[in-house]
Amino acid sequence: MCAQVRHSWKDVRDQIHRRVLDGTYRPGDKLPRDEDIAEALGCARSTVQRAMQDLSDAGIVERKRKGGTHVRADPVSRATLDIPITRREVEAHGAVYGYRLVACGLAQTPMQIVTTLALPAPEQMLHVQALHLSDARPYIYEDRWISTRTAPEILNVDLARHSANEWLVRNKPYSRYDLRLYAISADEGAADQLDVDPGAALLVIERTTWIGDLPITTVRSVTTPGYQLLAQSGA
Amino acid sequence: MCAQVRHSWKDVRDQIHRRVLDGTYRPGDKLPRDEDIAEALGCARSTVQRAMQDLSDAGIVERKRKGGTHVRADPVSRATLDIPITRREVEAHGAVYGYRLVACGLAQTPMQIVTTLALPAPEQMLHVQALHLSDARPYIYEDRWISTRTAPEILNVDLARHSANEWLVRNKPYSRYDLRLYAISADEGAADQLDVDPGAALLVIERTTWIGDLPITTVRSVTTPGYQLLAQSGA
DNA sequence: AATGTTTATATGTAGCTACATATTATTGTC
DNA sequence: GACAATAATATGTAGCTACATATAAACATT
Repeated sequence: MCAQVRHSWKDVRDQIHRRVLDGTYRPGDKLPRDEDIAEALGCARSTVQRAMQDLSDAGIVERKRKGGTHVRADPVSRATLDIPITRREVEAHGAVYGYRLVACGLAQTPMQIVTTLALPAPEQMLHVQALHLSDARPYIYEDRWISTRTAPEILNVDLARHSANEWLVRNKPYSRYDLRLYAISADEGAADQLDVDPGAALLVIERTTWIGDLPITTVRSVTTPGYQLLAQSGA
Repeated sequence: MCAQVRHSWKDVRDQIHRRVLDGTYRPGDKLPRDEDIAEALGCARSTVQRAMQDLSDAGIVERKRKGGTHVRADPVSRATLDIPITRREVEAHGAVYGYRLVACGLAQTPMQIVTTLALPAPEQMLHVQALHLSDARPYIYEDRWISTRTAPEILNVDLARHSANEWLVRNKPYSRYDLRLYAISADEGAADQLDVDPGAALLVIERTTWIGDLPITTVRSVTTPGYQLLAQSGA
């Protein structure tokens, strides 16, 4: 009755997704078991499994052993954020990337950093402040702490020439990653560094990385006015 | 020679990931073909395939047919953002959720909305402004446009009682989704609505959804000072 | 009725085969 | 040498079987 030709798992996924979209399956509803769907669509269970896995990852459905598959009752808006290396980002806009080291030196971590990195106690770390430029104009100001215990090699890097951002991302892979986004008003210092009016609203991107339980680095990137983070999901 | 016991695809993934982390495979390096890895680890190729797929999704490696698998040279920081329904978010903090409709009415879409929704021309839409409250204090101010062509049922919803946010998310699934994050300074109106000082830095979350090519809604959610968006990835 | 135990069952995983598909690499032709 | 046709090859997909695992539902016990 139904076309037995080609059934990619994406077809199956889209088919089921469509039924969620058009209200055949409503939020909270239980879907048939994989095997039945497979039979109904004329494909193998493994194909349905893959499709369901994807829908589950996307936050469309929830699956539980024995419990079956349900359409998520309280859907979340799930999106994937890709934060590229700043150099790449600037160059992708067709601008010339520039970098300027503002300050660099060993220092005791303040309490806030201790908390962010989940350290047992304050310790000596490399504190780096730098400016990323787009066409010679300030783009992002970064305030970074780097663990010299986890990444001692950073001390041999000439941070006046190469941004810690790039060195770390290329040489210090991480296993865990924390992201925090918020807005601040430019204070005197930031306004001066970024060449914006004091009080301007700036988007801040805070990132912290660990390898295992060991902290690698935490950065507070203050962007310039107008900066936007984009993400999308779906087709 | 090596333990032949249990080899879950996650074990395989972690093993390969570890080799990327410890520098066995460096950025840009080519990894052995799946089959060889499978043989070396004593598992089936399908297991390696699944592991590699996951590493690829996570942005650790890049795969190309015939080209093989390479460690990503320019790793991006990839994180998944979950934006829950505002009510849930407030209640998760242990606060009492409140909602207040500020304005609601049909209007011609301004140019900015036309662009955001990728409309061919301005059209009449439902314009809703509302305030989400946490423990009776302003939490998020939302300014929303809803397509009455795509979601005509919204006209029958009592938006003074139920937030459009919730009705839409429960009744109007979307297939495509755009997210935009940036910071603004509170202007007179926003400051007044949110009960903050004019000029305060506020994080704005802009979301637009479509079903197929048809626009459903676009919201500009202005958060209160101190609001943070969190995301994490990794173990 | 409350509690603990067993059973049934839907999803999760591992392994296999076979074929599809996209490229790279090679070969052949002008 | 330039370019087109061909072969080789690594990943992608679909299908199958078999078993693992979590847990909801049924049953038994107090």
